[in-house]
Amino acid sequence: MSTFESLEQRRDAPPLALIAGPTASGKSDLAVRLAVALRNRGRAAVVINADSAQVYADLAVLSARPTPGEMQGIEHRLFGTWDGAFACSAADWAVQARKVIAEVQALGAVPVLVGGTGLYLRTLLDGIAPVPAITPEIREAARALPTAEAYAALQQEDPARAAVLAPGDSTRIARALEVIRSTGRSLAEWQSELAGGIGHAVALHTAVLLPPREWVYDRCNQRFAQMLTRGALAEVEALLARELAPDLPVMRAIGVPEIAALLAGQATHAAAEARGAQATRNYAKRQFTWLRNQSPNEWQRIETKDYDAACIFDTLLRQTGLT
RNA sequence: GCCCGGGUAGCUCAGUUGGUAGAGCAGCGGAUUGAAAAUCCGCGUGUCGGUGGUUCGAAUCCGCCCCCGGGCA
Repeated sequence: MSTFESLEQRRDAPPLALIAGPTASGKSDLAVRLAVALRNRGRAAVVINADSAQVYADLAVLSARPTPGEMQGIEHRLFGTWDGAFACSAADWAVQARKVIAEVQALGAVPVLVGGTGLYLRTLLDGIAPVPAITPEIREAARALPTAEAYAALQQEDPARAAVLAPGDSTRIARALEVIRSTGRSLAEWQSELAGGIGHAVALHTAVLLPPREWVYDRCNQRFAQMLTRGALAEVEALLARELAPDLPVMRAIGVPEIAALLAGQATHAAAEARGAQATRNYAKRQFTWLRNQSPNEWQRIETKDYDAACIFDTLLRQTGLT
């Protein structure tokens, strides 16, 4: 997976902090505390979003985007920068993240990546298959096919890829199909190459937050309830007024379908709250699995709920003090 | 007190003419290469309310008891 660089090679590489954790784990708060600690040592730090929902302008409340108060004067980048009318892919995000990281580093500041979207982080650090842009009509056609038909088509057109995918995995089947049709090359072949990763060029200081499950679930419940009293309904109302395509990521973000049902009178407030909280918990569980099994073993894992920024990023802070 | 309907997996419920029980959800585990807050895969022993009985065999039939709804008094 990610290439190990020797310590010597990394010695001169600019530091980059990375905080990954499930939803409602308090990672944004830890990021700000780290940035403040760095600032107190005379080193500027910029928090950079690595979450696939916080990226959208339309989702401030529902994506739990940090408020100005929570940011404590620390600069935050890539939060709410995409218009919900456009889907932000992992590669799209990585391109912007690379740019922002370079800018931050050019100023001598430490980029602090925070997020729960493992694929985004992996794409940024390891790179991703350099598949060219898909012809829009081909994409549309591939996604419009019923899963069973798409799978049958894939078995014909790209049997190797079809063999690895579950017949019900609609998203990946559509992706594989659009790639073979648009590029004439199997996704499996494309995936043998990785391009664009910056992991080799930075001195990574990591923290993977894996706090007690029950504690996280509890916070998921509380958080969704709070969102409802802090403007989530108005946010969804405004989003619905845009009449965007229902398959866009913004429209499928946790809470949007649930609150849309409430606004349409198809669900009670209590039901919408219960479903939203449930969806949040289900998501947190998937993140736990991803982070536990997909993040590199050398990334530091924190399994408590009391994060001590100074302790977790001890090395980074010490180095900063010296330079 | 009487009548009716229920009491089966954490929750909601299925269980055909009796052959010792199964779905969805939850929960847990896993996958994860351009929609990833997406998408998908796997995991079901539970005093079938209790207790007596009928039967080779009872969640299923019968008696009694307990509990929860609703109705009549």
